[in-house]
Amino acid sequence: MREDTRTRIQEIALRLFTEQGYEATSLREIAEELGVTKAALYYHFKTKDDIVASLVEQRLTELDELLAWVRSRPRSPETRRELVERYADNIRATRHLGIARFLERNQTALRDHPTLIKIRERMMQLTSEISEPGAPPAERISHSLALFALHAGKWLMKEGELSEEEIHKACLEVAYRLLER
Amino acid sequence: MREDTRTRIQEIALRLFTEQGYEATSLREIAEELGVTKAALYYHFKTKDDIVASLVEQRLTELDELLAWVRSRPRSPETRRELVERYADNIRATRHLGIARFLERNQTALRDHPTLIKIRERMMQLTSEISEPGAPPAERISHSLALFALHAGKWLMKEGELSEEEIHKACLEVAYRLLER
DNA sequence: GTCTATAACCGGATAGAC
DNA sequence: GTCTATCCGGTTATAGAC
Repeated sequence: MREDTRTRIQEIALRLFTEQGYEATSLREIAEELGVTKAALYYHFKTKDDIVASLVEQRLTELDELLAWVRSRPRSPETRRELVERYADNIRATRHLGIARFLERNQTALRDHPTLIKIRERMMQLTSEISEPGAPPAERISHSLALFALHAGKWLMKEGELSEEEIHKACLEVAYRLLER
Repeated sequence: MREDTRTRIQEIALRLFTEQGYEATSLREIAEELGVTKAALYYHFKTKDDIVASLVEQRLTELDELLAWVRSRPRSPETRRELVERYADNIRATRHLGIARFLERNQTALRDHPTLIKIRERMMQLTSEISEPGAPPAERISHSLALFALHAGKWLMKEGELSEEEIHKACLEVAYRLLER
């Protein structure tokens, strides 16, 4: 059962943008791999930026939800642990794992993209919700780092002898520890 | 006392590459800001890549030295603590702080640059030296993360009410803690 | 929904004068 | 050491046929 063209464009773009970077990937490459011409892409997306927008809008929504959730709860150790858990599940879900990697690797190239600006903003807000406002600096950095530890495992353990699942559990363990104290 | 042109090109390029990204920065922009024409740059550097090479070669040397040092010592908790301390001092030295930020932000765009490939390689080797080969995954991730914690502080505490020095000390504290256990 | 053709432009890079 | 002038190729994007 054939996927529609729009979805296939998104898949190819996501892969190339992640592997080579946004700027280094031309619409011609995307079109070529899809087996159509460059011009055909313009039927589906207004601009190159628009392809990015379509990829990351869902991720923004998820972060908004996560942020709303954490704000609906008391600032407590339990909330923080559950936030880490939810965030870990979120970036693990197959659909968004690719998006997360794409975002990690194109921060600079897409620094002016409206949706990306909002996503960065939400991440900053999330890291501020994960600490007490008056906490000492080291504690705040430590807590914030907990979220990034969940991303770090994948590219730290690179050509690993470890399974996906082992890395995931190890990252969670490190993240929880960063929340203590 | 006027700096020589070569040095000024490096300064401007470093700033623009860091702010906008390597690909988004054209030689025309660099030349314009310097007050010369694009063609004039080619007297000082063979290619755009060459400007990058001139910026990062010193950093590669430093990492090589750090790696040689850590390998000359026993794999012990003391060595690891001192490595973290040395690494922290290294990325704090004003000359290289800018280079470190440039490297962080252009990983994807410069994924094929020979010097950058070597730098990544050294970082991986450094993270492998900082753990016992047989250590459990969570410990290895935790130790590796210690080095990255030193980078993280700066962009986590963004529009900070904290001084440079406070952030530095807080980052070190978090890094040391990541080495324990 | 996809095509061809093309506009309009900008990128890195080079040749050769001064 | 810097200039002008130019080449060549690639880029996004549009117009209009099918």
